[in-house]
Amino acid sequence: MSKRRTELLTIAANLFAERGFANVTVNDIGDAAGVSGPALYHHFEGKEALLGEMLIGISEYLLDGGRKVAVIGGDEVLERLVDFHARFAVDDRALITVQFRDLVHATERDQHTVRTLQARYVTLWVDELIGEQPDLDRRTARATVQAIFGLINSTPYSGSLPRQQMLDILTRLALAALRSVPDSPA
Amino acid sequence: MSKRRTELLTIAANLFAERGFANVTVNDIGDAAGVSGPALYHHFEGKEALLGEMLIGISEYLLDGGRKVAVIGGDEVLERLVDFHARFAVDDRALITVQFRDLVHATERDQHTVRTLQARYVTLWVDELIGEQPDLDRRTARATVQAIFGLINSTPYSGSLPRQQMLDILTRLALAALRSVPDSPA
DNA sequence: AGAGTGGCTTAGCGGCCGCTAAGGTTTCTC
DNA sequence: GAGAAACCTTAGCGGCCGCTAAGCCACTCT
Repeated sequence: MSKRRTELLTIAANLFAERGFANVTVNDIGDAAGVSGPALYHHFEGKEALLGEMLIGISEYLLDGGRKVAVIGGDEVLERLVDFHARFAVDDRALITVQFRDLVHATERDQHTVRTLQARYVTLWVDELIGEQPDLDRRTARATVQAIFGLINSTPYSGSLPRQQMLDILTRLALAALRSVPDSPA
Repeated sequence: MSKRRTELLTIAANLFAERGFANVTVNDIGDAAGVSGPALYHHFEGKEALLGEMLIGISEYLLDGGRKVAVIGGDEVLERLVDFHARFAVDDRALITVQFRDLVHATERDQHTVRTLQARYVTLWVDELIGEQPDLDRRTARATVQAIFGLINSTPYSGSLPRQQMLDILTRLALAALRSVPDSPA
């Protein structure tokens, strides 16, 4: 991937996060990049394609990272998954925002790709959680993992605490929730 | 508020949740309501105004509900706040989605109103949390509350478990997280 | 020097969609 | 039954914005 492309992706991500995909024009992106609107079409097929690439990139990053953590194994995989995800949420708030808010503006095809990748990522977490708590039924585990993602992905709405402190809070909350024991094993 | 208005608001909310504000036309809303596009303008000033009313309504509902819980007092206020919020998240997933995703499409004025109401709601929670854990500093408490909201508001992404089971999971996770004790009282 | 290439420019088309205009029909009141 | 009011209709304007067309400039390589 060319340097210019990633540069444009970053610029666009920040604009999308701030104003929403639909409220950002290709001219806006161009302006922010120091070029003019249609210059974008020398790097991407269009505005939607750019968004798709961005969203797929995020999902792949998370899935790859999660797999790397899982493959190492050990008895603290969940801790390391939480840590990995929390770092992403803290360091790339703009991407979190776009992923959650603007997926609906991607093409059907890209949406499908993203959802498939996300589903794999969720499954990865679910497997680890069930590995730790074998009594958990699978659907409860899925809902739990989604809830934990919601928790960690709250960074765009939190004020700006020092980075390390934010990480500490998020990992503590997430692990406390993950380790809470169900009343009745459903 | 006229019956028709609330009806239209509900219909629009579901459409917005499914496809996103920007991907829903006034004709779509009309069609779904059994009338035709511009009929909308006899009830609302426009598409943006409709959205604004919807979002402000949500924020007011939450703030009012939270206040009612808090004013009762007792030693289980946090439990009841969690329960109240979780019920909303489970029963009105469409509204949750719209609130998070389409706020950016409301007018500046409406966005400001919504954010003010939301800030008050957060403060209400923060006060209760600090009441229970006086050692918590205020900014940590705010980040915690935002994280809990993220956790509970994950319902749109969770599959559909039985309602009561979903409520059980969310309240358990939320309370476990809320009651986890910070390593070092910052 | 000349050719190719990568990256940019401006001008402008075309489609979509929010919204308005102008008027019809039903319902209610007296 | 007349008048008003509530609610709806269709036709169509106007603006915005993604995208294309056509061509300029700078740099590299032979």
